[in-house]
Amino acid sequence: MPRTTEGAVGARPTIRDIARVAGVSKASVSYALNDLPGVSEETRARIRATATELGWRPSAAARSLSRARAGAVGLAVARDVHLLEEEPYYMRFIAGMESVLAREGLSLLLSVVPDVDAAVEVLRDWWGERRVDGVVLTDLRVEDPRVALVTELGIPCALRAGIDDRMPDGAQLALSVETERQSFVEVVDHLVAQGHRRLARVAGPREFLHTRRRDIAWAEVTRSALGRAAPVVVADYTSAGGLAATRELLAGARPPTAVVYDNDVMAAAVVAERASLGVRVPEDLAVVAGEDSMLCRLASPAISCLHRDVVADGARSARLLLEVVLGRSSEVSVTEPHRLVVRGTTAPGAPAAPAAGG
Amino acid sequence: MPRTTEGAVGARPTIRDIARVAGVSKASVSYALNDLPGVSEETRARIRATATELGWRPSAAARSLSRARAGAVGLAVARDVHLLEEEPYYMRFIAGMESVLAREGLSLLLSVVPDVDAAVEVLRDWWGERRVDGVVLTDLRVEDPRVALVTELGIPCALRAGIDDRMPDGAQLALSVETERQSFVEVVDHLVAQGHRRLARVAGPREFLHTRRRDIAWAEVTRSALGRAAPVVVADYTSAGGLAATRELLAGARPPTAVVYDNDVMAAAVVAERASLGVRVPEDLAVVAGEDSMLCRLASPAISCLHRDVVADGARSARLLLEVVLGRSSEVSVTEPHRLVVRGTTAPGAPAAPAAGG
DNA sequence: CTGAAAGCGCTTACAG
DNA sequence: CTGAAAGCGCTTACAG
Repeated sequence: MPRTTEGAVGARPTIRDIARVAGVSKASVSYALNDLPGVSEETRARIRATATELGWRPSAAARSLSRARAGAVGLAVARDVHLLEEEPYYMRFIAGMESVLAREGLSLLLSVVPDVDAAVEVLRDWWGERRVDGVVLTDLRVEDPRVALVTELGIPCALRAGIDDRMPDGAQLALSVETERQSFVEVVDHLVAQGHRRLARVAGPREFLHTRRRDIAWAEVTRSALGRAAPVVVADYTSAGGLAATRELLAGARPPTAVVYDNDVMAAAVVAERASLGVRVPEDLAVVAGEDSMLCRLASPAISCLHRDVVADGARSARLLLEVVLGRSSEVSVTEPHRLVVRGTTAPGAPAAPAAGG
Repeated sequence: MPRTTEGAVGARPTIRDIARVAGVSKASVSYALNDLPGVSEETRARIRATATELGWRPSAAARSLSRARAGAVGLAVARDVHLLEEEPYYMRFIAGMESVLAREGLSLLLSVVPDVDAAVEVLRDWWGERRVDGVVLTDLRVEDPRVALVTELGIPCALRAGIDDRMPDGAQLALSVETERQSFVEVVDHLVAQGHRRLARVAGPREFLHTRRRDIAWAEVTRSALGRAAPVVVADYTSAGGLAATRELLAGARPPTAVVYDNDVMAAAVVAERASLGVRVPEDLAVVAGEDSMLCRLASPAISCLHRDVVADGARSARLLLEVVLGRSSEVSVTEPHRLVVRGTTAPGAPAAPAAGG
């Protein structure tokens, strides 16, 4: 093995070094290394060998400057840090994105900020400073200022939305189309088949676009199955909020025998506190969580839920974003619906919960 | 308000535009906008006003190229995606990092890959392409190839390690010093005070440096408290692994009355499956989790654990990294130890678990 | 097929 | 205090 200069700390070679060593011009090096025509195969091979030998890597900044492309995309998560604790979701979503981005040599910029206004500032910085070629938005709010921003600035963007959610025209948007209806049909069918007639739902905050979609889908599906729309109480995704909403429902004139929760934390809190709520699960109250997690799997009884492939969702979002950034084809993709996973909280015949304290 | 050109999609102004509008040279613009001497206050004010009016932001690529600094740091998480699902940890760590980085105008590059070898490749790319000025490493392994890499290439790096963990000389390392001993002293004291004499620990994989530190600390602390080192069974952080290890311990000649788990998932699995394990918690078996999470809080009984401020850890790591990158002072910081949080799995007097099924 | 040259948007000595 | 110029490391027409 020839001795390389690679070991010298901080001494990173440039195409200039390669050109000198290989005895060609910088331009030829660039052509050779980018697989462009303009160099003979022999020269190309020599240049490639030299580049490898020197341990050359393209400078992202230089490339970005001359190509007018950042070589990176951004994900600005807008969520309070206390709710994040309850969100194993994102790392898997990011792992999915990564699997697509890595193939294209793109980096991922991540920002975690408490609210959408802070996220708007981050996006404005990223775009203004040309740090990203596009962004992925999650947890869309109703009238989301981030959507207004990416539209105004023309930032390529991937997001998940319902087919009926109105998105601004002219924006560089790639949509993953979500459908909550199909998921609710599965859930409601399952519960009705078990004899439930008094259903209810504990929703997440109304500021989220997906909450609004679920509101509409829930009303339609329950009306269709039961003759009238089943009630909804709004909560805030926290265990305290989920418990309060459940108490409210149970204290009503027609207490539900089955409740569907918009996330896993609220459902898990209710299952954990079933004694203080004065119900048996699932005998008195069936419970379904809107998201799957360890929380659902390790609860006693384990919690029936709507499960989705989060890694695949991340990969899809990244793929869609790249299509917009690179000006490719489609730009709309239909997300796979949540899949109902039946566990102990809706199946009386399922393994019984361990006896308390023994 | 004067009409700006900001609205024109894609038309992002440069210092050249500012120079033209303000009637000065590009150099003056640069000096003015970077708060450097060389321009009169009057000119500086005019240039600033023009920059604001045009909606100018510095091009990260151009700045990076001329300053030879990326303006970003990287975090390469090396963990299997299935274990990630059980890791709400990282998003909070990142939020903590962000709070420090944002102040300095630095971006965060994130990569989530399955193992350390893949992480090494990511780091090599980031550094070779000058995408980052430094990196934060987490979940250090024994003989971690990432540490070898950052040493070899001279990459500024922040990581958490024990005071006895040998780190290579000459590296640009900023250390957060961890001590597991103090945490174990608290746990063991607590358990012994409740009459426990037969303790055991279910450890995480031995490949992790922190597992090795815990092994040493556990042996010392239990020997000191009980006269001999309490047993350890190695598991893999998963619920199945935690259950298997616990079965092994319970089937032994001297089954433990209290078990300390290296993470939350294994502890939660054991609490959930206590019936099938044939024990009451905490009467027959006290349980302590090595990390806090919703899983611990929502278990029945709620799980006693070692709790830490993950957001603060993230902020500390970012701060230390910046010191190395900017060539500032210290570079060593002592991490706050985990704090013991006593809940139902170690306190017989605590609120009883809800009765099974109601 | 090959090379000299301009340009991307900044920074920074260096003369005036 | 101010401006012309070179340079950071690439890409890309444009002549040879």
